[in-house]
Parts: sequence; structure tokens; C-alpha cells
Amino acid sequence: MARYRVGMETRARILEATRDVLGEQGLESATLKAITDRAGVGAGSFYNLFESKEAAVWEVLAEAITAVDPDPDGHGTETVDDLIAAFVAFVTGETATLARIHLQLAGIALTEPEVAAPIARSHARRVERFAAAMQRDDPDVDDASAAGHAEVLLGALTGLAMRTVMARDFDLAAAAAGLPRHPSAAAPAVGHRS
Amino acid sequence: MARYRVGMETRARILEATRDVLGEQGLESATLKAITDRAGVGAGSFYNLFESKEAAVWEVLAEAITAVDPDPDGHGTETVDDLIAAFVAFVTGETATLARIHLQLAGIALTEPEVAAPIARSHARRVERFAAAMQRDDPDVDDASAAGHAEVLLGALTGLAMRTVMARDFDLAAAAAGLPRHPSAAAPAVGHRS
DNA sequence: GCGAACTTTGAGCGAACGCTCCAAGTTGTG
DNA sequence: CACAACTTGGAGCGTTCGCTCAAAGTTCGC
Repeated sequence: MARYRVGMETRARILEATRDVLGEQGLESATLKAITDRAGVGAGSFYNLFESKEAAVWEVLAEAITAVDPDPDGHGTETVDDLIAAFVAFVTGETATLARIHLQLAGIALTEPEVAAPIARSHARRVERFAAAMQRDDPDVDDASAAGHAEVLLGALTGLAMRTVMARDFDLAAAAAGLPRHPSAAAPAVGHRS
Repeated sequence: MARYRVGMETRARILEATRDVLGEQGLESATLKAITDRAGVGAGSFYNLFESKEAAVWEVLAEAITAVDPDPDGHGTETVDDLIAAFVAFVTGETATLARIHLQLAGIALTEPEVAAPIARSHARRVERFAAAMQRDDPDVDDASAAGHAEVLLGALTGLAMRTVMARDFDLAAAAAGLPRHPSAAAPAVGHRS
């Protein structure tokens, strides 16, 4: 839709504004006026460059889904620590705004099937990646408990990220360092107190 | 605002409708029309019983925040297993709709300070409860690692609950049974790979 | 069973929403 | 440098939003 240089630049400014509004004020506050005011652009310019408001929002949401998993076609050599460090960087680094949006997405997915599908795919991919790294670290771990512990680790990381974003002085890196890396550390799955 | 019996009943129907709409369609779709249509009530009746749309929504959100912690002034005798079982019941039992709303709340809290405050308070209370139960189960556990592991456990439970709500065939009880109950099971907090 | 208190409905208000349209200006190509 | 292609802003469209209000009906203590 944009062919000239100025158009491309305006498009980028609009996406940046959309990102900021979504991150700071949430999906409900991401009105056309909020976005175009922030981008310093008229409604006409917006619709010259995007099909609809939804299209711009969706482009940013997709970015927030993707960005949590850097190097998605990695060489299969990362350790669990690497993956955790990458997540910590995603939440605390330059992508912090995208991380804020990412953390809103799970809640949104509960009531928006169109968001739920890619979120589910992304989650499955991350579980696979964590489980594979776990088995690389410790070849004795079987598939099922690796996947199960990956689920636990991801859940815990998300919970801690939430705290980080809401209380800026929370030290995510330190908290993440204390997470159990191996399923062997888990309590026995059977025979525990009824 | 309601003094007669019929008024009280209508009020309850409206709250039920609000709960259903929030659980099934989310905050953004919880318009006055959606709520009053579902409750089988005119707009005038709604405003005879509630200060504003926000007031009704907020009443349900507060309920969803509170309901995750049953018996909040408990006698301090529950085990970690009890607390986990209570959470599983919250998500899979009769309160499933409230649980769906509860899981949306964290994302909402990121951009709505009014929601963030009670959520943070509720979370702190739950961490305390889990940590206390942990120390009751194993008196050797110190305060810091109990609190830290409570955080991990709650994060993991929330993550698993999310999966349960999105994929109805997911067995939350079984997954929760595999969670590490004790901080002792965690990886060493210091000295791990740089 | 009277009457004050309460409940109910739905048309309609002003504001805000997403979006369209077009006249004027800018960009880039041959 | 001419001209088509693209970009721009903003007035204004139709719709939906939360909410009000007056008139008619219902409830319930006395």
C-alpha cells in the first residue's frame, strides 16, 4: 500500500505508535484517535497505509507473539540457561514494550479465538525448544517429563515476568536463576500425600 | 439501591449476565447492551440498580480476584497439596467462569492501575499462604526460599490453568500433581553456569 | 386495599467510535 | 520539468457507546 519512501516511514511511525499505545494503555485504549494522535498523522494517512485499525493492531500483536522466541530456527545448541537468559532479555531489554504486550496476549487469547490459535502454536514451539534443551543438558530425561517440566518452567517464567513488569524493582534475572532447570528436581509425580 | 425482593433478584440476574459475558467474551465485549440483553432487562432497570456499567463489571472482577483464595481467614493448617487442590477446584469446578475472568485479570492489570492494586495485594496474600504451608510441611525451609518457591509454584499453576481453560481436555489435576512442592528441589540459586 | 416506595421499559441524548472522501500538496520517473 | 502516482489532513458519515428520563406498572407496610 505504501510505495514511496515517505509512505514507508509514516507506516513505521504508525506501527511504533500502535506498539506504544498497546503496551502502555492496552488493547481497549488503542483507538484510531489514540494511535494517529501519537503518530502525528491524520486518519486519512492511516487508511492510505492500512486496511483497517485491526490490521495495524494485528501486525503488532503478531510481532509480540513472535518476538518472545528469538532465533526461531536456531541450530539446536542452546542450553536451558540460554533460553532463560533470552527470555529475561526479552522482558527487560529493548523489547520491553513488546514484552508488555506479550503478557497481555494470553488473557486476550481466552476470548479471541483469532489470537488464541497463533498463541497456542507459539507456546507449543517454545515448550519443544525448552524440552529439547533440557534433554541436551541431561540425556537421561525422558520426553514426557521434559515436556512437563518445560511447561512448569514457562509458566513460572511468565508469572515472574508479570511481577517484573508490574513492579519495576523486581529482579527477574535473579528470580529466574533460582528456577529448577531439571525435571528430576520435581516432586515425585506419584505416591505423594493423597 | 434495590430494596424490594424483585429488585434484588434482578440485580443478581444482571451480575450473573455480567459474569457470563466477561467469562465468554471478555472485557471489551462487555457492553451495556450485551449485559442487559443477556439478563433480559432494559437499560433503565440496569441503572436503577447500578451506579454505572463500570460498577457492575467491577463487582464481578472483584469477585474473580477474591474467589481464587477460598477460606481467606483459614486456620493456618492447610498443606501445599490442599492449596493446589483448592486452585484446581477453582479452575475446573463450578467457579470455572470466575476462573476464566481471573486469568484475564493479570493482563488487564498491566494497563489498568485500579485493577493492578487489588491483584497485587491478592497475589502477595497467596504467596504468603503457600510459603507458610511449605514451611509447615518442611520446617527446615527458610523464609526467602519458601517465598521464592511459592512464586514459582503460583506462576506454574497459572500457566497450567491457562492451558486448561484453552484446551478443555488438558488434565490440570494430573499436571499439578507433578509440580515441585519444595524449594529444596530447586536448582542451586548460586554457582550455576554463568 | 390504599398509597408511598420501588421497579420497569425503550426512545432518544450527546459523545466517541471506525472509517470515507477529496482537495491540496509531495514524490519520483521518463 | 511535466505529469502520474502517491501521500496528507480533517470534515463529516453512519453506527454504537454509556446513560437519562418520563410514564406506567408492581410491591408491600400500614
